[in-house]
Amino acid sequence: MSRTRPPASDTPPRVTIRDVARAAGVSLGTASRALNRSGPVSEAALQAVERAARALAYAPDPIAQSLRTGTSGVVGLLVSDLANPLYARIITAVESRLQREGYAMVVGNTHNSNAREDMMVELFRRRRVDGLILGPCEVERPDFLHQLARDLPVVALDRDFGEDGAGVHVDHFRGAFEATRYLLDLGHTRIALLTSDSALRPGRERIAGYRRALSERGVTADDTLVRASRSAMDLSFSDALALLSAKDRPTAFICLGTRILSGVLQAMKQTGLRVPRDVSLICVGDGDLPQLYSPAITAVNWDLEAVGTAAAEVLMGAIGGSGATPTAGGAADSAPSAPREIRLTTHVVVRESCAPPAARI
Amino acid sequence: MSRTRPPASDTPPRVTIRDVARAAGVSLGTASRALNRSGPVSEAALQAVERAARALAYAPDPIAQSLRTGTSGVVGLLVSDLANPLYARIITAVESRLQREGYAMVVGNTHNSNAREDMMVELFRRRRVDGLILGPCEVERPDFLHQLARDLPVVALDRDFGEDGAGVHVDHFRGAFEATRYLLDLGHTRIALLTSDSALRPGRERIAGYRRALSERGVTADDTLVRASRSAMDLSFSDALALLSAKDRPTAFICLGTRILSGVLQAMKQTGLRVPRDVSLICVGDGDLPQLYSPAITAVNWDLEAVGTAAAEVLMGAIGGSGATPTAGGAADSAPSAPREIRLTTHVVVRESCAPPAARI
DNA sequence: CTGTTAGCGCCTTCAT
DNA sequence: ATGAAGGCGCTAACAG
Repeated sequence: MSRTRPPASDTPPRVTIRDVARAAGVSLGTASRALNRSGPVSEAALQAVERAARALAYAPDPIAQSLRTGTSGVVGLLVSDLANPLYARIITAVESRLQREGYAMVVGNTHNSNAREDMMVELFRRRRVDGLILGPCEVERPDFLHQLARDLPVVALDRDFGEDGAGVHVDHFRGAFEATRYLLDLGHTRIALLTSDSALRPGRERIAGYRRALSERGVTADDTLVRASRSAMDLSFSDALALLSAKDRPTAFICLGTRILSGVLQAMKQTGLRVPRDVSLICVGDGDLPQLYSPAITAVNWDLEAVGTAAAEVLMGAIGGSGATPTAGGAADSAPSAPREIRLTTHVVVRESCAPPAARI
Repeated sequence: MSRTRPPASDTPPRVTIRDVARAAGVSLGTASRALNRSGPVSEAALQAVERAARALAYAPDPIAQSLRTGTSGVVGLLVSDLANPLYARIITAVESRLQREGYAMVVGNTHNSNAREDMMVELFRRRRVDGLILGPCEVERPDFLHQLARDLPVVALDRDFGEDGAGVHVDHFRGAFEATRYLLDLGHTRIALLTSDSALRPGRERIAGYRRALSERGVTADDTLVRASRSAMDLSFSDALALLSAKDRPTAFICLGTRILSGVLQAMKQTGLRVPRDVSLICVGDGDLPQLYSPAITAVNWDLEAVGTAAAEVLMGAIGGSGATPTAGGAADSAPSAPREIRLTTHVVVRESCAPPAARI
């Protein structure tokens, strides 16, 4: 672990605040106060400093600032699977919002492992990130988040958090509830639910919503119809296959995400069953595949950009409340207390993949 | 822009190298040399320092290290669209490889704008990233990359670079060439090519490959069949619609990416044309949609993980060559000169979307 | 082989 | 209102 400054090749020497001070004919301290407006400075000095800074194209060194202040202007984002299109879109939105405020974003992939999550959180903390956005990972650990939030702004994404925390939650309960009721209204009673992982909030909520819809209609739930695989496509494929080959197979499927949808579609293909004639299908989480498949697949949708934007904003609120801002935002602090939780709603996008169940012979 | 250390709430005071030195009963310099193996240290001292470090759970402060050494252990990754599934998978691979070596990754979205790219590069440089990975963006600027690479390791992704640079390239020429020839062999002669942007290397290469295949078979190219829209789905939709409504419509389409494929599929739906009976289809860039669509869509595929891994490795090679390594890797420097360019090949995955052209009446 | 010293660039008391 | 000085944590020269 040798860390040596590269041979200082031909790069022009950095212009420091010293140079600015010298050029402006003031002392280093005055230059700093002028640049940061962090203390009394005469009008004349201020002008001189600003002029000099502009002339020299001075930009403060974020590393030095970090060492001195303990803040970094960087926020960390950890999700279980960076390649998941749903996360990819959230990340984009977070990045946009953060970038506007002058923050940089470091990302990490936990591969759905708590150990990795711990490791990366620790790494990010060492690097003095000003805040953290954490997606669901392996199992809920509200205590862990609680602990973390005691000395670092943390925003949970679809994940339970302790009292001190903040988060943005999608109403998956409602999504599953309405999807199920929609199928019930069509006449289905044997509805299979293939979701990710019941240990995680989204999975839990979805199962709860599904059960509630069933019980409200007086349909007794058949637990063999609920499969919480680990989101792997091949698993959902075999799950679906097994379900479809049973004698009293389900007449409808609710699948979480395009991954699982993929597995189910493959299983359909293999068994020769058709959508929606033989089986109705709803996909939770919209995307290219459900939209363009023939027949187009009815989906439970929510605003992914809003999730990302909200997460970034809640986080920045929390940071502003307990730390500093890296770039001079426009307005002064407006809201005295920033929101600590944001709930986003879901809605069912009806397309062509659902029909009344065929009369079984 | 006030940057103040947060009120030092209840977090335990950081343990510094000073504490380690004190605990080990040696001086600060010796502790540093021992920890970094960067100078002569007696066996006894080394042991003592390591024991103390472990006992105190000492971890060096990356910020302080950065300030001192000019390196950061962070690499920046800039692409035109973080939400693009292709990039998302590349990013995942890059992150994995980087993480193993102790690097962190900051990402940025250029939204395909050179201005934004300039801005973010500048920001990343200020933050002292040890290297940069840059995807295609708006227009090629080999001179820009060349300039950049003079004082910072840069790896170009599917993008031309100057002499000093490094890059990983996918052989899109070959992909388009083979896709086109496959269709020609099936009997097609009117083949439409819908690609992203001819100003960028992938687009250029694809068009060239397409033309070459045509000319090799003595088929004269009809330039009205080549559309280089801006990758927007609605554009490719109307392009496809126009193409399909023409009297001598193409009998086959090669579409770049699932976005454009989406547009074409919608157009097909609207015109009532069927795949592959009326029109054959090849998608460049594989994914859920082509795999699972009915009929499954023949695609030009390449190894996205390999792209990311290669990019990370080339970059780390370049960094090692001109800088330092953030974490003590296992082996000593092996190859004296790291590879500066990696080419990855493409292959056609034949599925069900192509057939001989129907005899026109 | 070891201890001491001098900064990296910046912000912030503390005296003027 | 300003200048001087201390120090964030670390590494790399320099004496011993």
